[in-house]
Formats: sequence, structure tokens, C-alpha cells
Amino acid sequence: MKIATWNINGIKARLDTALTWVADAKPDVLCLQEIKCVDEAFPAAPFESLGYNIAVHGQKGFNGVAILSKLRFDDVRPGLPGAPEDAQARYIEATLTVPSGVVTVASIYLPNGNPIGTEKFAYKLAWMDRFQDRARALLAEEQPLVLAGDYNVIPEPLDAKNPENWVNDALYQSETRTRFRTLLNCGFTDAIRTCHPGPNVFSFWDYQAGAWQKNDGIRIDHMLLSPQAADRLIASGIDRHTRGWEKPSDHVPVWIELDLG
DNA sequence: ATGGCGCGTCAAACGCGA
Repeated sequence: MKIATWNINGIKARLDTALTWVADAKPDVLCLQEIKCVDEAFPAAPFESLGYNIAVHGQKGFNGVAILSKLRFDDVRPGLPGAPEDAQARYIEATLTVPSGVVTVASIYLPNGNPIGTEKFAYKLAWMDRFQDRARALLAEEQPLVLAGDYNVIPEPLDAKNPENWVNDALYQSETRTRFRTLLNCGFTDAIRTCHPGPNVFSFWDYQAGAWQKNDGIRIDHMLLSPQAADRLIASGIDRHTRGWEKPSDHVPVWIELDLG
């Protein structure tokens, strides 16, 4: 079973790009972030034609997450618990039945948090604390679980071409990285890093300053696996070639292959 | 050293991203 995540940076502007990749890569489940549209505006029909069921948690203009699945959804839960006043659409999770049992998949768009020292950075850290609470609750179910998305966290120096350029950025602050590490230590496996331990493994290249041409990338799109999912991990990858396409997203697809029977 | 791009928006600049 192939599960992928992609910050698409606007599903309406990126529809042809997304369809081209989906038709080629054929993920069973695709988590999208930054769809930047309300639920009703999501272009569902072309994905349904490719055999996908669609769960959307949208927002006008900004943010917005979705899960596309060739398997029927048993249950869909939009929104990160713990802050009913939070109107930002950054989280949706779904449970699917697979031959070996069930798998839960979450599509997450963790706040950017820049600039540091502002309420935006405080919101990021608070969101990470809420996210850890939810992740712990899901771990306690002791089932295959995949937390996939744009974490806006550069975990280690190895995860940036030029880590020194990020020392004043919210993605690389000690508060940010400590929270990510604490989350991992709850018992998750970072699927990409486990399969690809070396340098130059990136998922984002800025549109500006020729970042792609210089391979000035960072790894901020992650797939965290519960022990029950990690035990079934066969492979993982990053489809960086999409960054060279016409009208690319600044993020590229990240995927795993799990043996779920 | 600085800025450099792209999307979405009450439609022209502006907020936002990373």
C-alpha cells in the first residue's frame, strides 16, 4: 500500500500537475496540504475519475488539507482536537480498512511560525503541543498509524543544504526541533530518514533565488509511523523530479510503501 | 548585503508562505 503526502500550494492552480503525478505514481492514499480552497471548491471530479474517495477540510484562501483514498473511508475526523476556537484548517485524519486490519492516516499542515518572537511562533508551538497530545492518543490504539504532512520543521542540520541560513527561522528553532524530537521519542519512526540516512534528502525548495537550481533545499515534509506501521515499512521516497516541472509546487511528493496485506 | 517567487484575494496591491 502506497501512502503519499504533498503540499500542493493551491489545488486549483496545481490541478493538472497533481493529476499528472497521481496518474503516474498511483498512490493508494494521498494527503494534501495548502489546498487553499473551501470544501465545495475542491476539484473532486477528476480525482474521483481516477478512483479516489475524497475527504476535505478546507478554508477560504489559505491552509486547507485533504485525504484522497482508493479505499473507502471508515471514518473521517477533520480538525485537530484541543482548541475549538482555532479556525485554521490544518488537520484531518481518516481510518481505512485494509486486508490486515485498519490503518489511520492523518494529513497535517503544521504552522510555519515566522517570524520568531511573535504570536505566530507561539501558535506554532501551541499547535505542536496539541498535535503531540493527539499523536499519543492515536499511538495508544496500537495500530498502524501514519502522520503525514508538511511539518514546517527542519529536524537536524543534515536536513538543510545550508543550515546556517535557517538559524533565525521558525522552522529551525530549538523550541521547534525539541518538540519534533519529543514527538519522535513517543515511539514514532521518521520513515524517510530511516530509509535515506545521507545528505541532500530534501522536500522543499523556495521559489526565490534559484533555490532549486542550486539544490538549496530543506526536508520539512515528514511521514511519522507508529511501531505497528514501521514494522510493515517496505520503502520510502521523495519524487523530487516534480520540482522541475512547469508550474511546480515548492514542495514535492513524499511517499512510503507499507505491507498491510 | 539584499532580494529574488507564486497563490489567492471584493481586482490592486497586499497577506501569506518558508
